[in-house]
Amino acid sequence: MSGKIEGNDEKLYDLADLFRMFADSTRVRILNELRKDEVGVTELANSLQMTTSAISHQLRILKSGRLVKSRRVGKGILYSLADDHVRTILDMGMEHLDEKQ
Amino acid sequence: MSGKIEGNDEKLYDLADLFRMFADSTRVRILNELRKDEVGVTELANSLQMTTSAISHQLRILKSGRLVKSRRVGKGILYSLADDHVRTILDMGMEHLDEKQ
DNA sequence: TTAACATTTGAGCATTTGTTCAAATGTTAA
DNA sequence: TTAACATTTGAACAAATGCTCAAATGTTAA
Repeated sequence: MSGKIEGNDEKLYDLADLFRMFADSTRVRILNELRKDEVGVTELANSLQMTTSAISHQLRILKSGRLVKSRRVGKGILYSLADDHVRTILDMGMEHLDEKQ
Repeated sequence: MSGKIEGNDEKLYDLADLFRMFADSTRVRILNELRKDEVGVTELANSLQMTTSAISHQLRILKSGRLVKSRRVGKGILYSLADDHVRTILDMGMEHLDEKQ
């Protein structure tokens, strides 16, 4: 069916790309905030004690990975989790950490 | 209970560290091979068409993250998944990829 | 239109990361 | 002990990454 040496690794590259989204503490902390609420950039920057620029750069990455979505409300832009998968993946990771002796 | 500004982000850093393990295609491909079988370094290198050195470096990282374990058998060293969590996390990621339109 | 607030953008920089290469270390069988 | 095989190690290098800073862009209200 698939090659003997190379294997059909196509999806594995996408998988690594997906996990790379969660592989930075700033992005994980942003996702963790969005888990509770729809939040704007300035508020995120305050919560995480970082510049809006740094937050915005990471939100752009998260959005490109379709992990968050956004909508404009007045002057600001509110970000939220794109879907429940994101929540589930975070939970899975947490469980793994908890279940280690 | 927890700080108002900083939040209790301790575990979130560990979470990012965990996901970072899965954030490289070589490591994901290695884990995918180990999912099927207990495998040696040379065989992994052949399967993935990479040098044993490159594989060994990545196995060291995976082992430091307690994602794989190893045992010596004769001249070689066989690697395998440390526990079922690893399998589950890979599956979760795959599901997420599949369930996208 | 202006001023104030909110977010984004892009260049620059330091840090981290993954691979290569050559050499070292382990293990077994002759 | 030697030769052959298997794996690891560490330095070096290029590529990727995340943050800062300054400037640009959007949006609203005066």
